[in-house]
Amino acid sequence: MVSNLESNGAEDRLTTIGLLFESAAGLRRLFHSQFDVSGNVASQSFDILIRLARSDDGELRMSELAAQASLTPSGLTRAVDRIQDQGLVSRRICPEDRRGSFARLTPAGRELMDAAIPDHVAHIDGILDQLFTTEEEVQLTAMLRKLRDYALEQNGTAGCSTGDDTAPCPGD
Amino acid sequence: MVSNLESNGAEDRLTTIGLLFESAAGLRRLFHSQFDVSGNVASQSFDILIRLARSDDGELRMSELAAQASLTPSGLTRAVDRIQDQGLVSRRICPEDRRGSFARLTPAGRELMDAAIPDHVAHIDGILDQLFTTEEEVQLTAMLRKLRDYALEQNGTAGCSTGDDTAPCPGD
DNA sequence: CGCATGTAGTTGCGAGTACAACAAGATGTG
DNA sequence: CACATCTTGTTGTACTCGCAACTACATGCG
Repeated sequence: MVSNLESNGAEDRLTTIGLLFESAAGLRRLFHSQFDVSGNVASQSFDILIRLARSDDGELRMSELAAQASLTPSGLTRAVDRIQDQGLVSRRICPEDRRGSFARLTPAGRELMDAAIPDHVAHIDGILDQLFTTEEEVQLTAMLRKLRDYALEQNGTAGCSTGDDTAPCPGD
Repeated sequence: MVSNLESNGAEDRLTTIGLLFESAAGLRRLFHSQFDVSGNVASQSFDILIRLARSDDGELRMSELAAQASLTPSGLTRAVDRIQDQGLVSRRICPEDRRGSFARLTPAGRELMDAAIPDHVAHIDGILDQLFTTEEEVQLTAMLRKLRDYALEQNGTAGCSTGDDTAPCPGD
């Protein structure tokens, strides 16, 4: 409406930030419609499941999972509840610290993800191949990582700050 | 967890997509805490208000606003209801098409935004100056625009597809 | 050991959102 | 003009999330 200057340096950084939100929201919906078809998992559930599937033993601590999924502990508890009701994950109490628990993929969950992830990856491949060169993609990833790390840092969520590689997943 | 290879070409595109979601979520929270201080507007409300403030006459059609804010018509109706209760916007029935209506900034709303936007812009300037060169910023904006347009297109929300410049705002 | 403090998850509650159904107006055709 | 159909926005309902309060366990200090 107002911004006729394409993104130059000083003008519309509001636009840049806005595009970040819009592209994330847009892709979220895009993936969402995908998932509802190939299974009965909501996009948020898929986001959690994919992180579990990519983790070492198919299980992660609740707190770790919450951080990765950008959810509060409360939100994650409910999310895992729902997926558990579907029989795709189970909880396992941590032996060394009995306060904590792991969310763990069940065989059914593993099976579902083994079937769903290739489609999802292919979908993403299709998008990125179409839109970006390899070099652009590398740059984009690096810049997004900077943004994420900065935000995490500023939000005080120390967590996995600068430069580390907590395998942000993609899920929905 | 699994991805030790920094973003190369073929490996972890899941990571790239994940970073997109995480950076958006992180910045959202970051801005959220900002807004709650400087006013009493929730971040979602701010997102809507800033788009109105940047529009031509401080008013936009409901449907247009919904598209810009990544909300469904339903969600926007409620959102505008809330802001209206705060006295920051009003509804104006469209004379040419009496089904439709405009959301319009009230003087109080205009005043609030005149005060709040500079802070918001300064905040964004601080982030982008710190993280990116001017050239990187241009590239980032261009790439995000591609992503957004692609997602809009695929989502069937025809709307303002490829290459046009609908002044995506930033709000939260 | 006994108690204060910190941490991991869970639950009550309020707020925000999407989906489906709907009301009201616009548009096209006979 | 009358009627079918589309479009714009609103409302009922159900779901998801975050915040604050809470339980259960762990840790540190006397």
